[in-house]
Amino acid sequence: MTAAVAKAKPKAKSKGLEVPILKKSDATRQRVLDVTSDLFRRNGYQATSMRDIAAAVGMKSGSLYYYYDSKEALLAAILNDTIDAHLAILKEAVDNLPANSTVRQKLDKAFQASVKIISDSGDMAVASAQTLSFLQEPEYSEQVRHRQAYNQFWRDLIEEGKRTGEIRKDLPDAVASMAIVGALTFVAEWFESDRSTTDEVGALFSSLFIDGMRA
Amino acid sequence: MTAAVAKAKPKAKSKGLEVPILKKSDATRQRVLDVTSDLFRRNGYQATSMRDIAAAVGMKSGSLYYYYDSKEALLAAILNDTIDAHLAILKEAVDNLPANSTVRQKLDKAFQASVKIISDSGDMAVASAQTLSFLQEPEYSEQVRHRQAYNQFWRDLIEEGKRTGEIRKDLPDAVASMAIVGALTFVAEWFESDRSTTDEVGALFSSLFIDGMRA
DNA sequence: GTCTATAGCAGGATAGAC
DNA sequence: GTCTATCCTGCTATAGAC
Repeated sequence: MTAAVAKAKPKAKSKGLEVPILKKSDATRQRVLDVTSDLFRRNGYQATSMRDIAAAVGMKSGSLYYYYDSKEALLAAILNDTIDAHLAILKEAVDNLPANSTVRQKLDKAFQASVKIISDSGDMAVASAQTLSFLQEPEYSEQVRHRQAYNQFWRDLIEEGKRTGEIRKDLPDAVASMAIVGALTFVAEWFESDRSTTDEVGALFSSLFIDGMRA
Repeated sequence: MTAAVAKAKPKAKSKGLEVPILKKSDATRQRVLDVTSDLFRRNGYQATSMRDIAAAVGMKSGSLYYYYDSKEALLAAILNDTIDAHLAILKEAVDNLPANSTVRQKLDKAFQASVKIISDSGDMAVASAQTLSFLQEPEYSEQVRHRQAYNQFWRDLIEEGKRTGEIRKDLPDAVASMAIVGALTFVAEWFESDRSTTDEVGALFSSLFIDGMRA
């Protein structure tokens, strides 16, 4: 989302009144991104050809290159978008809690939000170490940083819980945060909306890990 | 491991004393399997070419087909081997506990064993839904069954814990087992032996989930 | 902006020599 | 058992018409 918008040149028509800048090109670029994200998630990066993407969007493969320079650029854009948006939502959800909220409440909120994003958008499934490795520098390192920021979010909450006494002090937060991120990542692979709701899953994850880490 | 051995014809030399059946062909076949498993895990199935595998084994790509009919056959063999062996070890570890062991003790043992296998062999990382989808029938369905058996192992332990009163009855075991399997699967992606031992990670996982599920 | 056509390359698999 | 040589297919990406 953000990447596409950021790239749009903010040049308005040279004459006449200001109109919402929403050129057809931008809308299509976003469609390409959404469709591609879905295919990468379901079939993997390598197993998805530019022809597959073009067919799903409803155009021919050559036309894709009008929007993105390469398949790799498409991947980078998707990874940027999804992880950024995901982390932003988590942070906002936690920040919007009352100032005197407990870490338990923050974790609860974060689990709910994260499970919801992953279940709805299938986010994260694209971001395995294997998929990341298709990127070249500097995109690769940038993505690694984004991933670390996501992991750090959970680590920070754990550390905060140790300070408030809600989480036991001997818990290795590097490992515990990986357990959390692993369980969350996997949700994209098994979640089926007809078997359980994201709220149910979020609530269970929340209780599972919070009780498991409790002092 | 098992697949290769199972396929070896049990024909001994027609004359002379019995010798350990360990033909060069079998040893090489096993080497191919090990090397390929490692490459698939690190780089993914699609990103690994038969030429890559051959080079890593120390032969030319054409020679690989003496051992396996196709790249897909190689994948099926690996998936069979790793999941079967993994589950067998888990079951044995739990079955060998004293008859009056608690579910807590069983879970503890299972976590320790599972983390160790995954950390040492990188097992599971190959077995994502994406990778599985490269198999055709009947191999695909067979693999899905194997995966389900693995998941069921954890589910069974959880259900047993409910019966003994060690695990709270309102815990949805389908979701809880997925949280466990997800966290375990992810270990293959972040574990580094110079930062923590498999025993440490196993112990943490064990305490995390056991406390999290406790009644 | 989208198309057709195609260059250029890499991958899986096979055949047959040794 | 391993090699060389090669077929065939499918892929990414480009060029230029419309």
